[in-house]
Amino acid sequence: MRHKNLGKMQCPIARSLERVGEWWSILIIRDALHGLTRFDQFQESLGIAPNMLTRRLAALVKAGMLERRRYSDRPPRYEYVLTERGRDFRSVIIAMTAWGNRHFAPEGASVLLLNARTGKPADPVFVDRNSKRPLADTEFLVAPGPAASDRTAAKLAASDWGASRRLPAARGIRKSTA
Amino acid sequence: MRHKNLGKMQCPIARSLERVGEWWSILIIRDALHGLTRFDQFQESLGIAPNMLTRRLAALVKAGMLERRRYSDRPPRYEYVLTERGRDFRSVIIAMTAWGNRHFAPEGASVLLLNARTGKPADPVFVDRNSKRPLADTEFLVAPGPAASDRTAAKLAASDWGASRRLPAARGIRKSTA
DNA sequence: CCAGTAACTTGCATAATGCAAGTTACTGGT
DNA sequence: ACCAGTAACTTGCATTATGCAAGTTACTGG
Repeated sequence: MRHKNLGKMQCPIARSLERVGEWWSILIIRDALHGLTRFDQFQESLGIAPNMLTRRLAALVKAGMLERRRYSDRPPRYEYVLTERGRDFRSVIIAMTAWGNRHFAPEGASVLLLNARTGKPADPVFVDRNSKRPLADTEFLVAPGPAASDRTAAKLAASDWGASRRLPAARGIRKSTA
Repeated sequence: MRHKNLGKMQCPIARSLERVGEWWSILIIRDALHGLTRFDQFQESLGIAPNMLTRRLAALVKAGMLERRRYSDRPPRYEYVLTERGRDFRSVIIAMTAWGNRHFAPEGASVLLLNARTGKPADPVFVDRNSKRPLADTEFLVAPGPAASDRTAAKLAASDWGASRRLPAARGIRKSTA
């Protein structure tokens, strides 16, 4: 079934899901970040059906997440290595790992992120690169960006994320269509 | 089709995907974080078929992401509000937003995260809460946690994320099964 | 030269999804 | 009291994706 629009949506989340929203995609990227590159490594790790894996890998290559690279000529063999875009996805993986550990690991975490120097578990929090302030603070809010359509702007105008005051940078709202 | 195991996996990512891995789930949570609570608000915002929305909302309630709460007795009407767990998912949404903006917004961002004081766009990066160091540094690595099985530990032992040295905290590897 | 294996691809039954239409239970106007 | 309008779902059916088993191609090792 046509998986609905998504690609045409303006939302960065929707566009992200276009690329990695399929069931296995995120787990494949997780494994790729863990250093796996070969078809059979992924298959072994995930217990995924080979045809599914073929499709998902092809989709990830098409989405620019992985690069398919020949590592043997006779027989032709390929490996799948993360692109810059794929490696950049690491922050999403970190966020999901932290969230998963907080909420779905009653028996204790089975995957930790460690600080290699201290050997202590790292506790990942988002900060603004410039102000260094944690994004959990109420002083952050979403706003329509320069490329926002009227509809997107109208939706975000009603947003609840942070304060919903009007801000200098939060322009683009012209009329309410939603 | 039974969407494979996932729940039985130890990986926090897999467990997270169990709850929010369905196509629409993340977009619904995004909208909930934007302040939407009613069935028809979600439907309007997403353009989702009502039966799909019914299922996804029910699944999210069951997963403990949303709470279904009656706001009218005659006629019985319900609204869906985020639980603590659902609100905590915000960091994942932030990560995806940032990643999506970086890679799939050639015409410029349409959704921004703003610092409400300066009015400037925020650039979210992960840091370790304790050391305050960005997690992009090579000094961070994944390791099996206290609850890791042999198989999980073996997989992570070969990991490539950071250095793959053995660390005091990274115990649990007894034999290699993978 | 033949068995064994890595790395896929193909086919088919089955299960999930999207859409349109139907249902239930009000509210508001006359 | 009656009828249109609307919110919030649910049902049914055609379409599409998934998982599994089996097949294919191309080596390698003895």
